[in-house]
Amino acid sequence: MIEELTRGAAEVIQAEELVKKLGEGRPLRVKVGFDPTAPDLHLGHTVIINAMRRFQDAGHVAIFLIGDFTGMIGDPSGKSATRKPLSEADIRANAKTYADQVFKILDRSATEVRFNSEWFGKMDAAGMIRLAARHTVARMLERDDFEKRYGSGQPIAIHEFLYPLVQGYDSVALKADVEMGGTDQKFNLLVGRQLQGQYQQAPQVIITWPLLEGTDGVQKMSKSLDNYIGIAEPADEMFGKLMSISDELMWRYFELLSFRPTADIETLKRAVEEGRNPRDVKFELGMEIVDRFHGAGTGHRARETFIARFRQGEMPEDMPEKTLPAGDEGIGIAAALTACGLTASNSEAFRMLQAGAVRIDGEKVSDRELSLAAGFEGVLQVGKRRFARLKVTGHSG
RNA sequence: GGAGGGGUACUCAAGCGGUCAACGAGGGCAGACUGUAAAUCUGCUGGCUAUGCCUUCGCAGGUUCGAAUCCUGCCCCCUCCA
Repeated sequence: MIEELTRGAAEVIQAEELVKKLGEGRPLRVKVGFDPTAPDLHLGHTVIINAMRRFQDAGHVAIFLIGDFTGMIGDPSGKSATRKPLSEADIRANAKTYADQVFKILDRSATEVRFNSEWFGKMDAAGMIRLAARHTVARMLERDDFEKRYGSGQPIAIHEFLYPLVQGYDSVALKADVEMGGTDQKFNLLVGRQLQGQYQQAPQVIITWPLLEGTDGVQKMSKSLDNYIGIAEPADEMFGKLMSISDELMWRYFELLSFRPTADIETLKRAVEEGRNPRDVKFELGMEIVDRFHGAGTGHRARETFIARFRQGEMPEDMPEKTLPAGDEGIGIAAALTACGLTASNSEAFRMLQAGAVRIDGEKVSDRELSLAAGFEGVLQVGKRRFARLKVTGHSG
């Protein structure tokens, strides 16, 4: 039980407490805080959401906490860059976007969506000071980045000390039994645990989750590194990206992204060791995840498309179509590729031609002087993935 | 306020008067091999009306036949001293 709930987790504080709480036979309140700024989720973000779902499936309540009040402070974790405060309308809009995405995984009926302005909006200065009285500077300075900055004479603004307190107080207000977060949140989560003690509550169990590696298998998944798989991506795209991860990384994804029981995954692993093609196991992973975000059955379709296109070398069903007018001499191949958006510039088009990456209707083309006459109709291709259907008309005007 | 060091293409980083569209590494793209894998090997990695031309080395000027390289001013970053 606890093994499934914490599969792939970085750390559980304290595991015995969790066992005890689970043994009480009541629904536990499992809190996860979300920042209201970045509502575009990718698979990396879903690791924690999946964990919430596993708790729900075991009969517990997931609390989806939106830190609208906290957003005004700015989490000092990581960078020193100050965050812009968000308007209330922005926050509502982001929250809705969040919910739409998140309920593809979570069970709506077992989820509480809360905003921490609920209680902090009402708290006055005296209340805030009383809250601040519950924690000491020495303990705050235990935190890595505070310690470093303090030690090296870098400024630490007072409000940065308040952030962990505020986040911790959320746990008090919500009477959380468990709080989960990324490994970078460990300190903040611990403050919540400690504060609950101050308010005569049983301290929450903390479960931290690792950052998921991106498709490159090395760096954490992030949009800016372009190694991400967005949960709103089209099914075929999502499936294709999943197929391109390394065999090793596939197991990591199974662990953190799949809802298959651990025993099943072990069975698959053994099968591969005994000679089953890892590709086919990767198909299983791809289908499960595509189904989750696009609906049952879509994963199967994505797999069929994938096989047709890449194993059997067929052209994709739909591709951008373009009609271009020809000059007297027709239209140059390079210009055509660029006009279709297959290459960024004519220079790049020439490079692709030279590299042997260009095909017309499946036939390799390398003649940079080639021109397409009026009346031409066919499929242009650059590399394995870029296609466009082109029609060349006669003189324009 | 004083003294030094530095800003080069997506990133890191050479170059310090011509042979520089600019070494090298990473990343990216493409080719081979495959399972669209991964690993490996190879090529490419400013633009154009294309064997030539145009624009790029923090910004603006200047010296010179010729500047990323020298000079002047400005902006920004880092280190040390006060």
